[in-house]
Amino acid sequence: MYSLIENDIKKLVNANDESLQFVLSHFRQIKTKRNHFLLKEGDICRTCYFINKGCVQVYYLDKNNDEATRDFFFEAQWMTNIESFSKQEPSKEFYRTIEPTELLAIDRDSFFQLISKVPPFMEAYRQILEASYSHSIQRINSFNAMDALERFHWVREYQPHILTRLPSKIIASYIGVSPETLSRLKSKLRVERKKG
Amino acid sequence: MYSLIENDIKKLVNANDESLQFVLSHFRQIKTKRNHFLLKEGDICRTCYFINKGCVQVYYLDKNNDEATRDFFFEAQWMTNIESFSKQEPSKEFYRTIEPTELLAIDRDSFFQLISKVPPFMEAYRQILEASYSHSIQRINSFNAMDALERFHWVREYQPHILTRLPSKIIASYIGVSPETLSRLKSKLRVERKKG
DNA sequence: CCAAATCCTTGACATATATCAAGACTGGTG
DNA sequence: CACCAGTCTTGATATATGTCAAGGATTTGG
Repeated sequence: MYSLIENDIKKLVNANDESLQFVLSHFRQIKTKRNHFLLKEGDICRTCYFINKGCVQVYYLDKNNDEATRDFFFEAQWMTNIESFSKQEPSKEFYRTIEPTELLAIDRDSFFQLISKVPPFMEAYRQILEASYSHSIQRINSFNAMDALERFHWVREYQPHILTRLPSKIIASYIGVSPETLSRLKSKLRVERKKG
Repeated sequence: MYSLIENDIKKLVNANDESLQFVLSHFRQIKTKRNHFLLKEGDICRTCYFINKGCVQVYYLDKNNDEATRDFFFEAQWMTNIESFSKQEPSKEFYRTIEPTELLAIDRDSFFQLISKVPPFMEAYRQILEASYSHSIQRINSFNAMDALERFHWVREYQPHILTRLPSKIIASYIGVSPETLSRLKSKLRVERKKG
């Protein structure tokens, strides 16, 4: 139950076994079916998650009530709605499992106690924040000035598991095109592959 | 010289005067003309900045060598290329002043010494990271599922100083449209305003 | 304060992507 | 195992935005 998260923390920081076990003891396990909402628009986020198995889609509803996917989270990833979690403001996003999912969860109060009491945990959190922030910047840059085909290539290069593991409709909402356009892109690529 | 940054840190954390002065003593002042590059693509970022006066544009070059602007930084904002600064990898972005600009600068080594030695500074950094990450998420969500006009409205609502202070060409590269399209949007809005 | 460079606007046209519609396919559930 | 809801594909058409071009306005630096 704790092996993935233990590895992950050890990869980030040096922590003695005692403080590591102390940290881990604050996490509880949660198992969900697919299509389970961990957080909805308007909720206050009080939990930080580490994913042991499964997949979560983070999205919001645009003005036509279509889903616009910002990100996905898979095994061995940390996940929370940072804005709502840190400032206790209502979430603007939905967090929903796409597969049956197993999570480790820590409440906000415990979390902030840990980062103030256990320096290596603060250090790990800092690194996770920096990496998450970097990742979102890459997403902005990669998607803002690319057309649909380039965005598709970008996902195939840097996040290929998204293309193999998730339904096309959801992939389309991540790439920022209609399902029809994504379908045509793929069909075009198939034809070009036959020719080449 | 230090009054803006002092206020900013005090707003975030409680720090006694001694540690605050200790922190501030690690910053040096930099004054630049407009169109000065603080960081170029390929450079390793070794500095974190606090802006006292002026404005910096962060952009990268797309495949046609057009500028795509990710963000702007103004007075009383913290700024660094987080990916390059934290991992010492080459920057993918350019940082260029748009106006004559005055900055406070701290080197990476000093910075990391401070966050490990001065807990309130670590705490301030954590809050800045969380806020910056939140901001980039809002940018992703606001721009990904909006058309050009909606993005323009969004900027007018949440970052109006961008529209009044910066040249249209640069605004267009932030909104993600060609200068011609932005010009037509504005002209359309002027007409509608006359009618209404 | 002037000249040169840059920027802004507008028109005509090209292109990418969305929308609507309909049929084929698929997988989860009773 | 079969059915049904949901998904995927493909075509026809509509729309938003890009590109190219040129003249007018504005800004910058000497």
